[in-house]
Amino acid sequence: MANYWLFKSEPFKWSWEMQKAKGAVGEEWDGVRNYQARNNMRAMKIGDKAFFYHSNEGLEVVGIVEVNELSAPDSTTDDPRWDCVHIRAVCDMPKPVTLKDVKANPALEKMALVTSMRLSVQPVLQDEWDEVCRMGGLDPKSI
DNA sequence: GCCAACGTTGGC
DNA sequence: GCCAACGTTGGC
Repeated sequence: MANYWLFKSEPFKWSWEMQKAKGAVGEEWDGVRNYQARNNMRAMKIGDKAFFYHSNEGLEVVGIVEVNELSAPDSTTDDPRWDCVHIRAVCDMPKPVTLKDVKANPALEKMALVTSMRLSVQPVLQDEWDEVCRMGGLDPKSI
Protein backbone atom coordinates (compact mmCIF):
# COMPACT_ATOMS: atom_id res chain seq x y z
CA MET A 1 0.00 0.00 0.00
CA ALA A 2 1.23 3.40 -0.98
CA ASN A 3 2.03 6.02 1.58
CA TYR A 4 1.50 9.76 1.33
CA TRP A 5 3.85 12.61 2.15
CA LEU A 6 4.32 16.33 1.99
CA PHE A 7 7.41 18.21 0.81
CA LYS A 8 7.98 21.81 1.79
CA SER A 9 10.00 24.19 -0.29
CA GLU A 10 10.61 27.89 -0.24
CA PRO A 11 9.55 28.94 -3.73
CA PHE A 12 12.49 31.28 -4.24
CA LYS A 13 14.85 28.38 -3.62
CA TRP A 14 12.99 25.62 -5.41
CA SER A 15 9.52 26.35 -6.72
CA TRP A 16 6.76 24.21 -8.12
CA GLU A 17 7.44 25.81 -11.52
CA MET A 18 11.04 24.61 -11.32
CA GLN A 19 9.92 21.16 -10.25
CA LYS A 20 7.49 20.94 -13.16
CA ALA A 21 10.22 22.05 -15.57
CA LYS A 22 12.08 18.85 -14.66
CA GLY A 23 9.18 16.85 -16.06
CA ALA A 24 9.08 13.08 -15.80
CA VAL A 25 12.80 12.89 -15.03
CA GLY A 26 12.25 14.61 -11.71
CA GLU A 27 14.86 16.00 -9.39
CA GLU A 28 16.84 15.09 -6.32
CA TRP A 29 15.23 16.48 -3.14
CA ASP A 30 18.58 17.54 -1.73
CA GLY A 31 19.56 19.76 1.15
CA VAL A 32 17.60 18.07 3.93
CA ARG A 33 19.66 18.12 7.16
CA ASN A 34 17.10 16.90 9.61
CA TYR A 35 16.91 13.31 10.81
CA GLN A 36 13.15 13.07 10.96
CA ALA A 37 12.79 14.43 7.44
CA ARG A 38 15.49 12.09 6.22
CA ASN A 39 13.90 9.10 7.92
CA ASN A 40 10.64 9.92 6.21
CA MET A 41 12.41 9.91 2.86
CA ARG A 42 14.05 6.57 3.66
CA ALA A 43 10.59 5.14 4.26
CA MET A 44 9.34 6.20 0.84
CA LYS A 45 8.73 3.79 -1.98
CA ILE A 46 8.70 4.30 -5.74
CA GLY A 47 5.31 5.67 -6.74
CA ASP A 48 4.46 7.14 -3.33
CA LYS A 49 2.55 10.38 -3.81
CA ALA A 50 3.19 13.63 -2.01
CA PHE A 51 1.95 17.19 -1.77
CA PHE A 52 4.28 19.98 -2.86
CA TYR A 53 3.94 22.88 -0.44
CA HIS A 54 5.30 26.40 -0.76
CA SER A 55 6.56 27.73 2.57
CA ASN A 56 7.41 31.32 3.44
CA GLU A 57 5.70 32.65 0.35
CA GLY A 58 2.41 31.29 -0.85
CA LEU A 59 1.85 29.01 2.13
CA GLU A 60 -0.15 26.58 0.07
CA VAL A 61 -0.16 23.13 -1.44
CA VAL A 62 0.39 23.82 -5.11
CA GLY A 63 0.79 20.41 -6.66
CA ILE A 64 1.30 16.68 -6.43
CA VAL A 65 4.54 14.79 -6.94
CA GLU A 66 5.56 11.17 -6.85
CA VAL A 67 8.72 9.44 -5.71
CA ASN A 68 10.65 8.14 -8.70
CA GLU A 69 13.94 7.17 -7.04
CA LEU A 70 14.52 5.67 -3.63
CA SER A 71 16.61 7.45 -1.06
CA ALA A 72 20.28 7.63 -2.07
CA PRO A 73 23.25 9.79 -1.02
CA ASP A 74 22.60 13.52 -1.24
CA SER A 75 24.89 14.84 -3.96
CA THR A 76 25.21 18.22 -2.25
CA THR A 77 27.20 16.86 0.71
CA ASP A 78 29.95 14.34 1.47
CA ASP A 79 28.41 13.70 4.86
CA PRO A 80 27.20 10.09 4.69
CA ARG A 81 24.37 10.80 7.13
CA TRP A 82 22.29 12.58 4.53
CA ASP A 83 20.43 11.02 1.67
CA CYS A 84 17.31 11.82 -0.27
CA VAL A 85 14.76 10.62 -2.79
CA HIS A 86 14.01 11.96 -6.25
CA ILE A 87 10.55 13.25 -7.03
CA ARG A 88 8.71 14.27 -10.17
CA ALA A 89 5.71 16.49 -10.73
CA VAL A 90 2.41 14.71 -11.35
CA CYS A 91 -0.18 17.48 -11.58
CA ASP A 92 -1.19 20.91 -10.37
CA MET A 93 -3.65 21.53 -7.61
CA PRO A 94 -6.53 23.03 -9.60
CA LYS A 95 -7.17 25.20 -6.55
CA PRO A 96 -4.14 25.55 -4.25
CA VAL A 97 -4.92 24.62 -0.65
CA THR A 98 -3.60 27.24 1.76
CA LEU A 99 -2.29 26.72 5.26
CA LYS A 100 -5.22 28.86 6.38
CA ASP A 101 -7.65 26.44 4.73
CA VAL A 102 -5.93 23.50 6.40
CA LYS A 103 -6.02 25.14 9.82
CA ALA A 104 -9.67 26.05 9.35
CA ASN A 105 -10.65 22.45 8.63
CA PRO A 106 -11.28 20.43 11.82
CA ALA A 107 -10.64 17.20 9.86
CA LEU A 108 -7.05 18.33 9.36
CA GLU A 109 -6.22 19.60 12.83
CA LYS A 110 -3.86 16.66 13.45
CA MET A 111 -2.04 17.09 10.18
CA ALA A 112 1.75 17.36 10.56
CA LEU A 113 1.62 20.60 8.58
CA VAL A 114 -0.16 22.10 11.59
CA THR A 115 1.38 20.14 14.46
CA SER A 116 4.98 19.83 13.22
CA MET A 117 5.30 23.19 11.63
CA ARG A 118 9.05 23.03 11.07
CA LEU A 119 9.35 19.53 9.66
CA SER A 120 10.14 19.84 5.96
CA VAL A 121 9.28 16.30 4.86
CA GLN A 122 6.15 14.98 6.53
CA PRO A 123 3.91 11.94 6.44
CA VAL A 124 0.28 12.48 5.41
CA LEU A 125 -2.50 10.12 6.47
CA GLN A 126 -4.90 8.64 3.93
CA ASP A 127 -7.83 10.65 5.27
CA GLU A 128 -5.79 13.86 5.22
CA TRP A 129 -4.66 13.12 1.69
CA ASP A 130 -8.21 12.61 0.46
CA GLU A 131 -9.45 15.72 2.25
CA VAL A 132 -6.74 18.02 0.91
CA CYS A 133 -7.23 16.63 -2.61
CA ARG A 134 -10.95 17.38 -2.41
CA MET A 135 -10.27 20.88 -1.10
CA GLY A 136 -7.89 21.41 -4.00
CA GLY A 137 -10.43 20.33 -6.58
CA LEU A 138 -8.99 16.89 -7.27
CA ASP A 139 -10.71 13.53 -7.05
CA PRO A 140 -8.39 11.48 -4.80
CA LYS A 141 -9.35 8.35 -6.71
CA SER A 142 -8.17 9.80 -10.01
CA ILE A 143 -4.59 10.33 -8.89
C1' DG B 1 12.19 41.72 9.36
C1' DC B 2 10.86 39.76 13.70
C1' DC B 3 10.63 36.22 16.75
C1' DA B 4 8.79 31.74 18.63
C1' DA B 5 9.53 26.99 18.23
C1' DC B 6 12.49 23.57 17.98
C1' DG B 7 16.55 20.82 16.45
C1' DT B 8 21.59 20.42 17.04
C1' DT B 9 26.00 21.05 19.22
C1' DG B 10 29.33 20.94 22.64
C1' DG B 11 31.13 21.71 27.38
C1' DC B 12 30.95 19.69 31.58
C1' DG C 1 23.69 12.30 29.72
C1' DC C 2 22.28 16.99 30.85
C1' DC C 3 21.39 21.38 29.39
C1' DA C 4 22.71 26.05 27.80
C1' DA C 5 23.94 28.23 23.70
C1' DC C 6 23.32 28.56 19.17
C1' DG C 7 21.36 28.12 14.46
C1' DT C 8 17.48 27.44 11.42
C1' DT C 9 12.76 27.29 9.98
C1' DG C 10 8.76 29.38 8.79
C1' DG C 11 4.41 31.97 10.04
C1' DC C 12 3.15 36.46 10.68
